[in-house]
Amino acid sequence: METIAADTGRVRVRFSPAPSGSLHVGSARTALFNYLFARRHGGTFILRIEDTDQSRSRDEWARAIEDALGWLGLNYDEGPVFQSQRTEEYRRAADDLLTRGLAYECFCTEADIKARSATSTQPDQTPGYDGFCRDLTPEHRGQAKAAGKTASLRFRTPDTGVSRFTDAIRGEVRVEWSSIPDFVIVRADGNPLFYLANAVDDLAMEITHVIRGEDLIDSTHRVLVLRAAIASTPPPVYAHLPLILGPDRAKLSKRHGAVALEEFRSAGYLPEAVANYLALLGWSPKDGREIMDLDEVVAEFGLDSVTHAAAAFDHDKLDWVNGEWIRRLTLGELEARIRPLADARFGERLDPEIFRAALAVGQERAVTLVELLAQMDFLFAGDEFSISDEAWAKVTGTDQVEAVLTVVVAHLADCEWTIEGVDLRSPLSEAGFKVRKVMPAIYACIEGRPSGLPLFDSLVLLGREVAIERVAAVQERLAGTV
RNA sequence: GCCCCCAUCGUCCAGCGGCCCAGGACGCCGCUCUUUCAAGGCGGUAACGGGGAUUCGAAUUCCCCUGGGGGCACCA
Repeated sequence: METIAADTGRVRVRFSPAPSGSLHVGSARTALFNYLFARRHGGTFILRIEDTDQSRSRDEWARAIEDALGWLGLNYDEGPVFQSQRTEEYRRAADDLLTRGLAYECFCTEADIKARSATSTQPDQTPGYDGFCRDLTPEHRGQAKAAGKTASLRFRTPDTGVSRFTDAIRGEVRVEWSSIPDFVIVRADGNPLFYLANAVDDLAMEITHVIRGEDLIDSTHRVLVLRAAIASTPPPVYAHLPLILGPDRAKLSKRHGAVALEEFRSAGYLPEAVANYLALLGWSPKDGREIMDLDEVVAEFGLDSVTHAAAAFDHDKLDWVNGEWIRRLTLGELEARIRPLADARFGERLDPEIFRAALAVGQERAVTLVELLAQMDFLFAGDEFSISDEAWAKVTGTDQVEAVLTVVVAHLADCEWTIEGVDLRSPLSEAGFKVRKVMPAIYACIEGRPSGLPLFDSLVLLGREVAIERVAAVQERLAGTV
């Protein structure tokens, strides 16, 4: 039977995560590439939740994954399809395979298998299954069941020959069947396993291209042989993406910092930037552009230009991309994006007017939204304003600070309260101070940190009264110290 | 242990037999701009893992080694 997909040549891809945790950047990249491919070819992008393992799956994780995809801007056209609701489909396929002798009941427990391999004459052999129940007679099976044993279902893999498939980005991949043991397709409790559900669903959903991580490359042979046993429909094209490693080229983990998409979000990264960076990890446009939005990437995306080697996640480069994106937003867009984070950080103390103005001066220097907010702490800290040790060192490390601050207070007390009026350069140099030398100390008094928003803009936003108070507080502290 | 995939600057990529004593980006280092720190501008540092083979000619093709990653679950 020809499928609609085959008839029209329509591309249908799916992102199929297991809801056993929030969306990991590696999975996000896989989702992204599926999305890009679908959009590039006017195809359909489907979300399928692979939750056949009851013990590891949780609804809240499925929701978290959907949220993360939405945040990234990867909207799907179909789904989510939950495999846990399609158990009957898998069971029917499994029964058929059993009936046809392509699969068999296995009564071995994990402990049985482990025990046998431990006493094997050839220790350290392949950790897989040894085929113990492969040719059990009906009598044996009857005895096992009578003894109360439950059976899992194993697929009988070929003993000889080679399994091969052509990977869209790696070319032909081949492996000897002898290295692939009979594998379980239905658990003893009746629930299907990944291989089965995967084969059945890709068939049922008429998936044309399977784009996933390279960690699944070896499982392809199993899914393919299973699929062929279930139906004669031509298999989809497989494309295995290079994995994303940590900066040290080891498996990317929490140890390397943020790994869940949600963490990047709360750390102040823009979805455009994360998607942009992820697209560049393993792919690049012909002209070498770096900063691109999703549509621009879609316009040029192709599996043939995907890299083969695993890539190390580079936080520095992500930071740069994020900064570029922050600068690309209009002030209004930036404000809309950062507002939730700002409310969480400053609450009632946030003054919308001042906030917007501060945003304007901070936009051109920010790396992340959170970092941008941190630069505004001095504006909305209220009574909790304090000077960091690092900043205080700038104060005490400046020659004649007291005299400098006296000049500062004098000027701030009766200058015009505008960017120009608040300019301390003239009064300072007229008093004989080197502006560049003395600036850090003044900066520290006002903003409490060694770096951040430009001083004169900051003074204007802070207001004359508070500004003078802060300098005065430092003068008192210095007097008390001396 | 066995199997699979991969291999260009510190990192991400370009390169698909001559245009390459290898190009771009991040980082890093200078310089510049400058009211702190950034951002910006300019410049610099830095790589084809090793050995064979094919060829008039290899970063580019083939083989071996080495190295890195992944897999070998009643996880996906």
